[in-house]
Amino acid sequence: MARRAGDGRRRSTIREVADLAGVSVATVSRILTGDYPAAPDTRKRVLRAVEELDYVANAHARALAGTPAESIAIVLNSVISPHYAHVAQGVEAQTAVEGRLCLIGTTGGDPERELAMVKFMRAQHAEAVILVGNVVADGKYVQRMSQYAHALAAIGSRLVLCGRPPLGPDVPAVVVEYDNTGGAFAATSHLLSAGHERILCLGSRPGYTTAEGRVAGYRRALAAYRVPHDPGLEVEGTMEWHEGYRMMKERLDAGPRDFTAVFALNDLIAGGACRALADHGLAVPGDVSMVGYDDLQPSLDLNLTTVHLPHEEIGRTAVRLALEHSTTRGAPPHVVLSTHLVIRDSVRPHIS
Amino acid sequence: MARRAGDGRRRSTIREVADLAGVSVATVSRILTGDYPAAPDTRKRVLRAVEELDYVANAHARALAGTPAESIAIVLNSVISPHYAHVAQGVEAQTAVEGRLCLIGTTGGDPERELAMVKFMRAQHAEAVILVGNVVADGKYVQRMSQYAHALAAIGSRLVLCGRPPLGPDVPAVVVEYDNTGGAFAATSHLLSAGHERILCLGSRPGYTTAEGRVAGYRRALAAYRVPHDPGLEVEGTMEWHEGYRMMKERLDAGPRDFTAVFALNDLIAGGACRALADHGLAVPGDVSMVGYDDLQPSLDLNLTTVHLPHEEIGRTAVRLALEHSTTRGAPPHVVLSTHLVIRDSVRPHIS
DNA sequence: GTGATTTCAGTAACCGTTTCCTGAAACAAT
DNA sequence: ATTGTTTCAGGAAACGGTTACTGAAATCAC
Repeated sequence: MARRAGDGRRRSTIREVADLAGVSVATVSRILTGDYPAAPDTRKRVLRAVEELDYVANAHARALAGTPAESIAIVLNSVISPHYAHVAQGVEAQTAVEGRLCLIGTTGGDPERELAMVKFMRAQHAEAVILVGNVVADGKYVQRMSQYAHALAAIGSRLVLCGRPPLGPDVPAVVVEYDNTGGAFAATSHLLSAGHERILCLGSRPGYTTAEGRVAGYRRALAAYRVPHDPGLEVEGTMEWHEGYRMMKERLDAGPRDFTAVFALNDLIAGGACRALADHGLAVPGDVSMVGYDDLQPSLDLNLTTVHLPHEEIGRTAVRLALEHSTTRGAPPHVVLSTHLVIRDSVRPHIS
Repeated sequence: MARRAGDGRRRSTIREVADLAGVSVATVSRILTGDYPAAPDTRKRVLRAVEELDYVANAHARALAGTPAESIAIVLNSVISPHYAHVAQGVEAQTAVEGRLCLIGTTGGDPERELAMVKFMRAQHAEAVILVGNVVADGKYVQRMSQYAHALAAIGSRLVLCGRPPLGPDVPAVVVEYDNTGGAFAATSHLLSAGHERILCLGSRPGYTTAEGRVAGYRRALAAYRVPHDPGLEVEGTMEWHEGYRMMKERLDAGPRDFTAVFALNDLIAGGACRALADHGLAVPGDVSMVGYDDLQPSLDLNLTTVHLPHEEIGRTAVRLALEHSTTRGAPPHVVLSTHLVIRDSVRPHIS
């Protein structure tokens, strides 16, 4: 009777396979890795031994011996944010397609942990480290990223920035962005063309690149429509449901409503804002029009007109570019993925 | 002037550090890894050299040389499902706390890819492989899992099943479940105690353990309240938004409404069902009462009464148990995490 | 039947660490 | 001054693979 797989106490090595098959380790290795012209009989014996011992080659030993790393690392703030989750999914999918392993790490937005993660991934010899997410792009940030990029480049790996601004011409980092300003311009224009002029902008946050880009689009649209820009309509907050709720609630509690439409910087904010409006007896779109950003789960439940982002495509593109760029010498690619408006039913014309 | 980090073309090795510091590699290794009683001067020179060369030890070589693996693998259907995302977040968080690295892989629900993933993770010497998610638990499944469990156990790793049923007493797998039946019982009871008797159950799916557990709780509650069980009220579908929409739409299109309340097997289904109801001019909770399951994002937007699951806690517990169990010999642990109902505003009393 | 060529498989060096074992100073005790 | 302890650091053998090089047998051309 054949030994049951896994009976052995210890992991089986290539040596044991070789002994069982009656060949040398070199032969086993060659048969398993490449297309080696082995005698049919030998090959059969080796494969049988592998089967018998349930042998799986030690990835560490293999990596040490020269076989390229075959792993891609993704580092993000958090996995539970739907946007990041989609990006992660895209990365994982493409990684699998390319036959690589996907390492994942989260930072909670802490630069300290980000540094630790990059180091960790470097130690793992990841072929690429993909950093995704909104960030404060100050001088210290740029310096830190440049250091990462150079350190990774030095060992033949590379840094990919996903949804973050580029660092400069001489920093070896691939950049995959999406057009925040363009999307926000489209969203705001949609409200403006429906006759709205007092448009509340929820989720502004100076310093954070994503928010800044979207606010810029909002302002540009106002300017294009020659509607005066009232800074009082831009409300600061993070991109979370509860913040959306808070911002809207505080606004409504503070005094008479001075807006007819809302541009939420993402769908979560939109969701929270909708709830706060409902609490005050205001309906969307009956009383207030609303546009969101991201086209994620909440927008289905809310029937929200929103800006669609190619979330998974971003992740896939990041992996693809990183791997392509590893072969071609030259300036690292920088792509900007475009967005488009998805019309549902959260905007009504405003009759002034 | 100090060399800029990353100037070197090749990754620096421990040998280069040793040479630069004027000591042997053994000394560098000892200073870097453990608490070695080195002469203060020596230690300083080594640390300076490390700094200078921006040296990071090769994790593969380190793993080969005996240092334990220090990585935990999580394998799931998809990262974009909010529930899985939360579990993944919990796993990642706990993994980081324990100073380990987190490997991630998705299967898209394909057993073939699951097998490949487990093999992959085994090759990486993951300390534990955490399998999470709903699954068809037939004989073939049990056999496959047993094989995984034994293969992993043989190399000192272990299998953790998360949200999946246990396999049997002699299979070395840690199990972390949550109480599907209990939660569904509570949810359904809530509706029953509000006077509802015709309760639509959306998302049943024979064979799938999670769905089956929840449906079982639904039925048990009906029995407890001595309400006749009408199989026609159980609608089959997967746990997605669009399926929720489809199920409800088809039901409403088919004829007069024959239910007053809905128990959705998860929040996504609830969301889709709400939209379909709204399309037919029916309001929740005005016309129809609804209870969901999961307490994820949609339930905030919908103001949905739902069953709360300790999503992240599940992931954290999985990692904790796996690591604890690695030291203690004995039967692998099996824990069942409990759930509780979160009351919001999607249920109204039914006056018959 | 001999020499040239091809086929297949073994030997051994190497990848970058860790760690056991050993040994040289330095210091303390007699 | 000699011996016995420490204290610190080096040499070298693993760890489990890959691969260049080498060589023996088998095939072929003549």
